[in-house]
Amino acid sequence: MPQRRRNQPPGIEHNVVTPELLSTFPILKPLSHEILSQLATLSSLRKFARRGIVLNAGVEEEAVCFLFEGRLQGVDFTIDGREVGLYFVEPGDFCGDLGLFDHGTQPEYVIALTSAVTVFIPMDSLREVMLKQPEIFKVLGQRLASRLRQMTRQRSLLGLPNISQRVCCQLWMLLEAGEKGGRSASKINNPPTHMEIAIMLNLSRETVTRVFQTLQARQIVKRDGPACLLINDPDTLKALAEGAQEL
Amino acid sequence: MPQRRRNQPPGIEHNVVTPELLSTFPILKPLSHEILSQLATLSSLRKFARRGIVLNAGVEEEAVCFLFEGRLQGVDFTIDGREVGLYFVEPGDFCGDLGLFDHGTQPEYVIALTSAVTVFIPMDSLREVMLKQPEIFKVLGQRLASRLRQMTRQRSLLGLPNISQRVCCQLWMLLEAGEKGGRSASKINNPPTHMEIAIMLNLSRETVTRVFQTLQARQIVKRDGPACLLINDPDTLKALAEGAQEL
DNA sequence: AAACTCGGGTGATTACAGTCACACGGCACG
DNA sequence: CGTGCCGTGTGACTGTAATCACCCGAGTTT
Repeated sequence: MPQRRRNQPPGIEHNVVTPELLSTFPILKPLSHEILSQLATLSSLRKFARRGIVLNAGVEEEAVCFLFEGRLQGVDFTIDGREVGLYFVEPGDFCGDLGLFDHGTQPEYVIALTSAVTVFIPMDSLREVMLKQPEIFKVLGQRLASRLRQMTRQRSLLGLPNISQRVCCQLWMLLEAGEKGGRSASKINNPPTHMEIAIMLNLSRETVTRVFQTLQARQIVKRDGPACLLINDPDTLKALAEGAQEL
Repeated sequence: MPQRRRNQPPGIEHNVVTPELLSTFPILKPLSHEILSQLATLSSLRKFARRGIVLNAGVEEEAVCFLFEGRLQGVDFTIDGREVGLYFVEPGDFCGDLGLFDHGTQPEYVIALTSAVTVFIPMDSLREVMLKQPEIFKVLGQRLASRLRQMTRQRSLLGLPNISQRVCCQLWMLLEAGEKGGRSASKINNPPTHMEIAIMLNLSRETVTRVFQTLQARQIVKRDGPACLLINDPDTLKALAEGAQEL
């Protein structure tokens, strides 16, 4: 497991959720200690192995899942069993929050891409908190909006007829997403596997591999171990993503 | 224009927005007359011709668009200019509401599929109202959630490798959407054109036409004038949509 | 009535991505 | 230590949907 934390917040070892643990999540931070304590007593710590099912589609999930460590992915399955990749969940983020708004069922599966540590907070208690704290409500609404934006972008990616452009575009988006730390690092940490990229882009794994082969041959990207993908030539990658250049 | 209203609410003829007009929209109905009056004075009535651009992508739209008459479609464009169909807006519904939550830019274009009559309510006034009226806030949140659900379903459609299945699935969803009136009418009113279906499903217009030809030959669907598509055999359509049967 | 556009319908051709089959190295695990 | 799995890499083959080119009829403008 890459980047294992050295100082684990209290609770992790004993499978107990503490208010301090909850307050490590940005969205919960503004909450008072009392509320956090109350939520903590109701919450549960759950660990998942790779490929474990975190949230089930189609059922009315009774809890929102906060990711503490590892990486999750929202996936759907077509009627004929094909996997469809929707989004990633990184530590500090959460998923399964749709039911907070409309009491509906979870629309997609969430699975663990690596082994993961999560905190499950009961949906109804969280909903209560959110209705009482407009601040939280607002932030949750913002999150929802940003997911909608992200889905829209991803959808327009799928419209691209040129396959390598699609892959480059996706790489570019991953690069942008990784840059949230501030400086524009020309690398993607823990890049998705070819298979994971493939299902996000409606491609076959082999096709993704072949595009990567070309990109590597042209020195545009370079593998740096399994946990890092170096982007040697971001400009060319961008040009390819925008269709200004053919691969 | 099909189904033109006989009794137009006051205001339409003079391009003036009245509180009564606003209250015809389900989401605004619960609002008090004072608030509606205030909103009405700030709002504007706008008409669009077919193919007119209702909302622009990428800009921070300053108003939410409520559709009174006609039909709109949310579309995006890929980098290479290809059109991508996202969703439809029917009378009584609205669009451009994302900015209410996060002050962000409009993610996609909205265009008029038919000539349309809309009411534009300034984003900031509506946001104020929404923050003061938790009831409205809640409903808006629900709407957002349901759009996210709908996008997820649509996305999983695109994952289907079998093209006719994709088309049938889309038809099935349109059928379900049209059934909101209660009884299960086996027809789709004002069905999208082949082109419109094509851009929603990442297909070419010709391919959609060919699938329709087969469906008609097999008596599964039947055109009933340009404004209606009869579904003769919903069971078979469903089977095709679910992949239980090959076309 | 001609001149449009627009939605729909069809055939021939072809590029190209999916599929299948297999190979290989790394790594976890008993 | 072998065994197996997983992620990746590659070739051969093939199905199939995009593309292009054209046609038709119905409305509309002029």
